[in-house]
Amino acid sequence: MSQTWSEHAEATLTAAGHKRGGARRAVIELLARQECARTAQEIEDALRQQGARRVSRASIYRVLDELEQLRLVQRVEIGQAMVRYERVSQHAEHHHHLVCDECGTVMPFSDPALERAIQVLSRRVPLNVSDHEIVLHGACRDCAA
Amino acid sequence: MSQTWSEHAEATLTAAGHKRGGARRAVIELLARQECARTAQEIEDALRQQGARRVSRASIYRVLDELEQLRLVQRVEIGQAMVRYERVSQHAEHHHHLVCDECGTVMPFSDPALERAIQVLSRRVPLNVSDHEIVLHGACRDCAA
DNA sequence: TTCTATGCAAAATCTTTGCAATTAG
DNA sequence: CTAATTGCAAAGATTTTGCATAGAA
Repeated sequence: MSQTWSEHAEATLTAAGHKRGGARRAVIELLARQECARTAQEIEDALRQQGARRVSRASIYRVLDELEQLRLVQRVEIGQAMVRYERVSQHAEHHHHLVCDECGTVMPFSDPALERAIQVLSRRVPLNVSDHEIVLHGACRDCAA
Repeated sequence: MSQTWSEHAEATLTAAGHKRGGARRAVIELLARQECARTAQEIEDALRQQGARRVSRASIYRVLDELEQLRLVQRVEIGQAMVRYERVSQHAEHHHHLVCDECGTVMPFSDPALERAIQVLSRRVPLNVSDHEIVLHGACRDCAA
């Protein structure tokens, strides 16, 4: 699969009957460049700073909502009041998050052993598990120093 | 340790220089009886229905905040817009959460293997890990039926 | 009496909606 | 031309704060 996430997103949107708007494209291209989850606020600020097209807050939320419904992005709730969003990779680069409670920095991490434990556990639980989220809280290198 | 959580909480508050208010006692006693995490809204409603003393929303938030700072309760963010709070047990009955995305029900669960995986992982990560949170999403028995 | 606790109402945030104007196909 | 997209402003929802009063020690 040589398609980038942006291309995949645009294609999926078109297939779902959406037209191509400038605001949405700007949000998609920004998300494509992000390493990890971002808040709507961060997205708006980033777009403004990068001199990209200005996109209203309302549009950002609407775009994120559409993308979420098509499973192109996922919400990530990391105990920080604001909801964060990040793109869902086609290449199953499933990951979770490290959150520094001092400075608020969010970093991704992944761990096969942890995923296996989750897999096994999922069968024993009174829930038809479809997804999971793991967050480790603590102090990052900079803040712990 | 034969002290109940309520007693422990009251004692800790006193030690921290707090006086005993009726609103706070009502919130503490309610939390003591909860199996799992509750929102401020649920706490307010529960207090009203149980004919207990009426407690203003502002006080509920203030009390929860004080309790959190003293590590008597912890915030649990489960991807549902509202923050939830639950008491921190003295007996290390550490647990995590199952969330039904259909009806919103939240249930507790615990798994030693998962905890071990987290322990091991915590050493390898660029964060001084102090806490972690795991949420499994899916459909509960009732909703999956 | 003195300092904390509480309620009420206003403020602050984050997010969603209504509506009119714009734009893609 | 028709329907989706967007911006703006207003509305919603949750949480926080200011201030005056009530209450504990």
